Amino acid sequence: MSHPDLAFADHDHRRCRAALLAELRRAAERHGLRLTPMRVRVLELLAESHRAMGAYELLDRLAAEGRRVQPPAVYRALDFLAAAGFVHRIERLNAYVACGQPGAEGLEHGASFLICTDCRRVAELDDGAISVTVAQTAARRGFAVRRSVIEIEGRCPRCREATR
Amino acid sequence: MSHPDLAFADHDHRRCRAALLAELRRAAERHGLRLTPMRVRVLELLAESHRAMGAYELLDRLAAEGRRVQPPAVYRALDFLAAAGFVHRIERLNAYVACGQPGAEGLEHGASFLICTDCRRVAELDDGAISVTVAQTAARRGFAVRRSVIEIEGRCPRCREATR
DNA sequence: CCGCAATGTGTTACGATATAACATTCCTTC
DNA sequence: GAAGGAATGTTATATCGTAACACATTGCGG
Repeated sequence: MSHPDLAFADHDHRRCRAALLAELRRAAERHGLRLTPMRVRVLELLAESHRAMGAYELLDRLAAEGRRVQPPAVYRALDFLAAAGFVHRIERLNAYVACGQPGAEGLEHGASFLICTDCRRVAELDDGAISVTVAQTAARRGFAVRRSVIEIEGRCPRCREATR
Repeated sequence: MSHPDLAFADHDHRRCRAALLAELRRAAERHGLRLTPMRVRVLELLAESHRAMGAYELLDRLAAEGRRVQPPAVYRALDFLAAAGFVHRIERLNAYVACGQPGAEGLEHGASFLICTDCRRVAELDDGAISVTVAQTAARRGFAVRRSVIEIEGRCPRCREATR
């Protein structure tokens, strides 16, 4: 226990990106998904930071790379990636983040996130305790859960350390 | 246990409204808050339904009553009511809902909500189990929680019953 | 190889949500 | 009743997201 969350710890983002893209290619292979440059590039941009990025921020980056892109193009890429489980939407931020554990089943209906308000990085909680508690609580009320949004804002270990 | 959630059960909304307004007046008295017609009316509109309502939906209702209202007026009233703990924002819906237990401390930093996707009614969970689990999970990662958004979408008992 | 159908993208325009900035009014207090 | 702060009115605009339709690309069956 007590291992630092990958997303918050200092590490080489290129590895994350590479791993995530490899996973994406594998998934595409298996499920007959179409990997277009747009989709790949959007996931890369998200994977390079563990930050949540707004659609228009992605749009700006793509524009800076020379692509002339309109909002629908970005949203379509995000929709595709989200449906495939490689990107999550963070409701609280109206923003999007690359998935930490793509392919981890049982999380589709609602993973949990730690959002650092200082560095804006986002870590995904694989911890099942929360979803179990949520499911139990809802069930006790006769409520049938379809999806749950669990987004916890605060300060990550690194930013707390930095201020101390 | 197993008592139906008030918000989902059939009941007289006028009572909710009256109780909530009484509470608001008491709070205003105690803390020197200013209760203006705008603020009161917005809370009434929200309390009359247990549904989440968008700012522009509220705006339309107010307009229908003859008030000529611009968006900032509504948002300011909502901000005031939220700060006082009488209204919560539902991130998932970009909408607002009257608080079920105003004055209940320890929920300011993040209550939990059950959102019925059929009737769009929202119930507030006073259940502490979720927030405790969340706090523990975050603490284990060295994360300092400031606020948590917990919004569970699904179908409420009544709507499940209705379909059966 | 060719043409068709499906899928993805480009483009324009717009809808929905939210706020900045400044003028005005109202309310309290002295 | 004048001063000062709080609330509201008003205008304009920022930000986030999507509908609708034209065009391009891809993969496949003939």
